[in-house]
Amino acid sequence: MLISVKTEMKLDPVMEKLVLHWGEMGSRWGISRMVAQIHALLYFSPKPLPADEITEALGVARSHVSNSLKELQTWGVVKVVHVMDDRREHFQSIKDVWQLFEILLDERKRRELDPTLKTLRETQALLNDGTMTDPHTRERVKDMLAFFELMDGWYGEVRRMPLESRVKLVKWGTRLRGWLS
Amino acid sequence: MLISVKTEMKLDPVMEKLVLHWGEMGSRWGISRMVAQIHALLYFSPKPLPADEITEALGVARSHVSNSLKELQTWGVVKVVHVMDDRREHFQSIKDVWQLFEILLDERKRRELDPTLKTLRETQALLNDGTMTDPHTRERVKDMLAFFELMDGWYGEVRRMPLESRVKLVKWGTRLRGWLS
DNA sequence: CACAAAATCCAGAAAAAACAGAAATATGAA
DNA sequence: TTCATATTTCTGTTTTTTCTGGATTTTGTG
Repeated sequence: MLISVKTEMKLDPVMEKLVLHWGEMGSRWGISRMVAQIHALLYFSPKPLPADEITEALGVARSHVSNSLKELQTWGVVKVVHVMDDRREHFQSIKDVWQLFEILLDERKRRELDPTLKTLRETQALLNDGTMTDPHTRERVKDMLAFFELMDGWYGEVRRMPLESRVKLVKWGTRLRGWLS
Repeated sequence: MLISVKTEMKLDPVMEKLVLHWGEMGSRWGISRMVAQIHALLYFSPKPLPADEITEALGVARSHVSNSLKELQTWGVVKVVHVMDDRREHFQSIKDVWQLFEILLDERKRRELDPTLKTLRETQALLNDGTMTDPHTRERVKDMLAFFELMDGWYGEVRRMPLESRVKLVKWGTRLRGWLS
């Protein structure tokens, strides 16, 4: 992995560090580098930014910024804001960390779990229709499906809880341990 | 995304469906397609397979299979087994779903969370050393760091629990809700 | 030890993803 | 409505990742 700083950004060093890091992590988070960098910029920035300034700050093509912003808006983590005496659209990120990761997790579940759950269910149906498949394979499908169903159910359950409960769940790590035994 | 079935596999249709799906999901899971396909093959297969047969089943270069197997072994999800009267190494996947996802999650935490936690700590230190950074940015760093610390702690906590407790935690979705309020 | 089979390394080809820049379109103020 | 500015779409280029095939090394067997 190459860490290239093509045009050095004229940003607060702290900001720059964060933006670069977010960008590097992007690929690991299943997000393109640019999208991740823009999000970092908007999240940590004190004020909403117009596309131009993002282009300038990151030193990339205007069009690319446009596309990336659209993606962020689709996910709902970035909103359009209007600033007095400025015709341009300004963008700002959701600031609440919990809300942010809620969106992120939902998205990941949708992309990484749901399709597999679907496939496993289809496979299970196939097996019930009596294909000649090895018993061991059948067993593995059963196990895997059960696991995914369980996780899916749990996620739904936790997801429906009020935010405060979820916060408690995480903050009460130690108490949890006692309660479970 | 192109779904190419270059050489059709001579596999049980159920197996083929699973292998192809695993492959497609691989990229979303942060795993290369080949690695994911091989893992599916070994996980669902009734018996350990030698590299040759994997090569043949998936229709890819022998060397690539070798590299992918090495990666799977590094993670610890695939082990080498020896079969009587066969000089070749045979490979088999861990079969326990919980153990499997434990490894997977640990790996993802290591790659997706830990580096950011580190960066945020460094950033925090930088801020304490008195850089001229906007108060809003400082606040966002604080929030984000607090969130990551919390999650990191929680993961450690849950991770240290005995497996049965973790299973309970997931199975008791509904009870959990009551306990938290 | 020798030799054959298996496994791996490595350089480069192929495929996929990210990105640039110009052309086209849309938007709002006068 | 017109004009200037802001935004998006589209096509081609660059970069990154995945994969191939032969060369090399390792491993087990007689």
